[in-house]
Amino acid sequence: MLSQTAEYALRAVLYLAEHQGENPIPVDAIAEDLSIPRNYLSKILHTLAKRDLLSSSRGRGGGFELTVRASGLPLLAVVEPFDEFEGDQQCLLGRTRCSDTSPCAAHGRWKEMMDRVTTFFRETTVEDLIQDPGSGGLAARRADPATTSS
Amino acid sequence: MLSQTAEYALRAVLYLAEHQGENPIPVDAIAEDLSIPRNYLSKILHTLAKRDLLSSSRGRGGGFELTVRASGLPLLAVVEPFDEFEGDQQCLLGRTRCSDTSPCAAHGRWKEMMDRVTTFFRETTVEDLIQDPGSGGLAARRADPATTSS
DNA sequence: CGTATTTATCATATTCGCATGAGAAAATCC
DNA sequence: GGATTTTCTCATGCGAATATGATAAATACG
Repeated sequence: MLSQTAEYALRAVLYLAEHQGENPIPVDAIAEDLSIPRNYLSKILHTLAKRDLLSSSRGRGGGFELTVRASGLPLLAVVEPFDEFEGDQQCLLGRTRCSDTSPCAAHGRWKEMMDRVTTFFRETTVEDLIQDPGSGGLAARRADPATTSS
Repeated sequence: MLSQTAEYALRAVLYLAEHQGENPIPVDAIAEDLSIPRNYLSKILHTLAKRDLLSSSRGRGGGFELTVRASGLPLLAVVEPFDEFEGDQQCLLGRTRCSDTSPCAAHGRWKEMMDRVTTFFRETTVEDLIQDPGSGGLAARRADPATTSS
């Protein structure tokens, strides 16, 4: 579903989010902890830095940091620089020209599916994943701060 | 979403379903009509034939035919020989070991999405696509033979 | 200023999906 | 049996995603 590159990006950002507030974290540390090729990851993080999701600093004490709160960071923003989501890639049967007005045989049914997937990436934030490892969403709502803090 | 190979397979099977009942159709015809590389398609159809979705016959008058009714042929069966669906590839974060009992940070939320996609491929049949080009499912039911033929 | 640390960048290798081309094997037709 | 049609199979090519290695540029520390 995701390219290897986008998957690395997502895992690294999750890692950074878990360490947010600490000092910048060097690529070496991330690469080692997550078993991602070092230089390859470096390039990926650089790309995210250009998009201002991360800040990078060189020299001793340098590394990468999230520039935004995890709660304000949708997965889509992390993944989009690497994998195309909205746009061309919509047609199941690979038609270059396939739209609502000129649909291929699978258009309507498939569009509905893809919309769900895109919505997932747009509405799920990095924070959602790090506070709530793994659960399906039901338990998540029960453990929601608004409920829990009362 | 689908590999090029799986997409070719699906388009070719749709084509064969539309011509079901006629004589076997040679690869050349399909390849030309659908603009798919001839030898590449040949290999794909051979794979489907090994799975008994198609029958192949050589020599004059030969070609490929569906062996099952389109209504009994889920998209999953067509696509599965080429793209992995169920099984490994489930984890958003690419964990090789990621299950309900040992979930990664995205497991629950993502599993729900992927289940929907898999269900789509398992429950949508080839017939669904050829009788009902493009519509979203609502208009489809209105145009259903059972209703229309009365 | 010199050294260590760390990102940025470039050149190159590896792997894999996709595609092409040339024939071999089987079936049909005369 | 020979010619034609068609699938089957193998060898090879190509390009993009993935990965590696080496080096340059920036920053910090003494």
